[in-house]
Amino acid sequence: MKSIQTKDFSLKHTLESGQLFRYSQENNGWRINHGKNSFYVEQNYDKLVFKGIKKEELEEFLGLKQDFKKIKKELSRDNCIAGLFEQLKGLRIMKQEPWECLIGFICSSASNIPKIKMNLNLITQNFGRNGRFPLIGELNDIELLKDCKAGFRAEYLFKTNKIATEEFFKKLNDMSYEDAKKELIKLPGVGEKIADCVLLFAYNKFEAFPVDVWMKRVMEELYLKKETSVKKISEFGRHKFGRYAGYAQQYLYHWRRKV
DNA sequence: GTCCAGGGGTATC
DNA sequence: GATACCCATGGA
Repeated sequence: MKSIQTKDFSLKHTLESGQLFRYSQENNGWRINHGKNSFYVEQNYDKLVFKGIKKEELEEFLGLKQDFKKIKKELSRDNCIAGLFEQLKGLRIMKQEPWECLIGFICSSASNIPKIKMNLNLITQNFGRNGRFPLIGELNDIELLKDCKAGFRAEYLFKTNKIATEEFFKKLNDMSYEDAKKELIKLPGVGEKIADCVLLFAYNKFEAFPVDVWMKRVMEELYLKKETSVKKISEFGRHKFGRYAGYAQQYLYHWRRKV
């Protein structure tokens, strides 16, 4: 087993914050399945011990190369967020494969995390090859998608699978947050919320501020103090927290769901 | 703005 | 174990 020394990182908080779906506990650590990879990681204090993935790739995936100090410092100007950085020490935003991330969040609409996990595991079983997540273009059977318990989302998955290409995902890298979001929203089953999740979790465009029912609740409780539309909360969040708004969002979301 | 589209989770009895 | 309501929503 290989190892990495980390600082300000919690594998548990990171994995359990609802960003990623195909992971499970194994021995004293976690089995993570993502894209073409299946690997094992465990954390002993500041040391990560792992196998099945290259060190560089794991560091990128877990967000270990981010300037976390700077992110924490900037967001801690807000007292609530400063407190959450202490309470949920080491929660980071990962960098996922765009395709799997997109499919996961299309499944997420009006659903819940255990069910999304089930959908993705079934999709991997039914369309992937030996435990590997299916490639772009391989979700080409509407009936089989329905067998993955995707329900009304099966059609979105089927259509998006036909439109998306490797180049489509590649070009979003070089685009601004706003432009990339416009492109993603063109896909069937992708609105503002899902586009924001993909931009945040797969492209690390930290301005993205996804607002679901939990975020609506926590923002109304802590900041707005009154009923506010999702659209206004999203604008408020980006304006209030600035270039790292998505990070603030992830702490607020995880905290509100846990407590 | 309202309504509807799987189906598992969760609370309550 | 039945039942009712909820949900990392988008689209008509």
